[in-house]
Amino acid sequence: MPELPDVEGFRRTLDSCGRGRQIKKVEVADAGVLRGVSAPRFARALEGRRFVAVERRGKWLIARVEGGAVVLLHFGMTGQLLCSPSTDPPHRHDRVRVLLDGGLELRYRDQRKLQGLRLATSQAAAERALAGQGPDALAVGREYFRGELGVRRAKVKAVLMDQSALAGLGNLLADEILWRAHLHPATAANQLSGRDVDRLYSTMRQVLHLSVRAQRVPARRSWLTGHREAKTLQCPRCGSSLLRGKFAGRTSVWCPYCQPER
DNA sequence: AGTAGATCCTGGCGGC
DNA sequence: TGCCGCCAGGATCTAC
Repeated sequence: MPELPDVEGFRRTLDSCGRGRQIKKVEVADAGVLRGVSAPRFARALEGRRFVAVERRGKWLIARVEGGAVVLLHFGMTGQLLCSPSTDPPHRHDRVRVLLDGGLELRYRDQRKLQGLRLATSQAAAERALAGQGPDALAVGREYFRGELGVRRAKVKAVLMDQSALAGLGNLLADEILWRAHLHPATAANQLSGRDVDRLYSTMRQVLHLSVRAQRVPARRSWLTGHREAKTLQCPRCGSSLLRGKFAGRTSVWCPYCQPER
């Protein structure tokens, strides 16, 4: 689930629910989601303090806490961040609960625990932890995008999903963007023409803006995403049968007519 | 440099 | 109904 648009939604949740409120208590139901930090140390760093700022970079959510600590959240494939009244019964996948002043709590809910929460003790440490992340896909300029794709021989889909090149795009977004830009996912990035790259860039921005507004990749009929789970896969644009295959280890869906191989 | 494969986890689904 | 393998919108590491 969580790609850039979803995480942007979680950022808003944390910002509106948590920022400025004092953290009363941190309850770790499953320490398996804490990375590089014990539950007691994690709780100690947060309790009694406030979240002072909330940012996002790619698929990472970054929450600054009074006193200099920074919480880094990644949602893997199944993670979510929710804001609920403390009286709501916990869900069995609520791994960490952050009880706030005023009766609300933040919940890190995750079925698969493929990623999790990290604690950086300073701004500098947080920067180091995110050093491998490229610029956010929404913040990246056309020139940078051209440069990055121009030098890569890998498949364009692999480059779009490479978080060190461009942070925030996942499998669904990559498929959607390539479908709308009429590009086959296995095309070598450096084989794309200047026009292709420009179209890809504009398409990426459009898809991201629409998705951020919906806080997810919208599964509408007019979007490729709305069709990938159907039994008979049909291109919403031309009606051709969609193809399904693996690139860069991930399932891809594409239209052989709209996105011819070259 | 690029990619396939295994790995970290859990759960839903289809097939037998 | 039960068991099994496969699959899932992520990321990292190893081996070619």
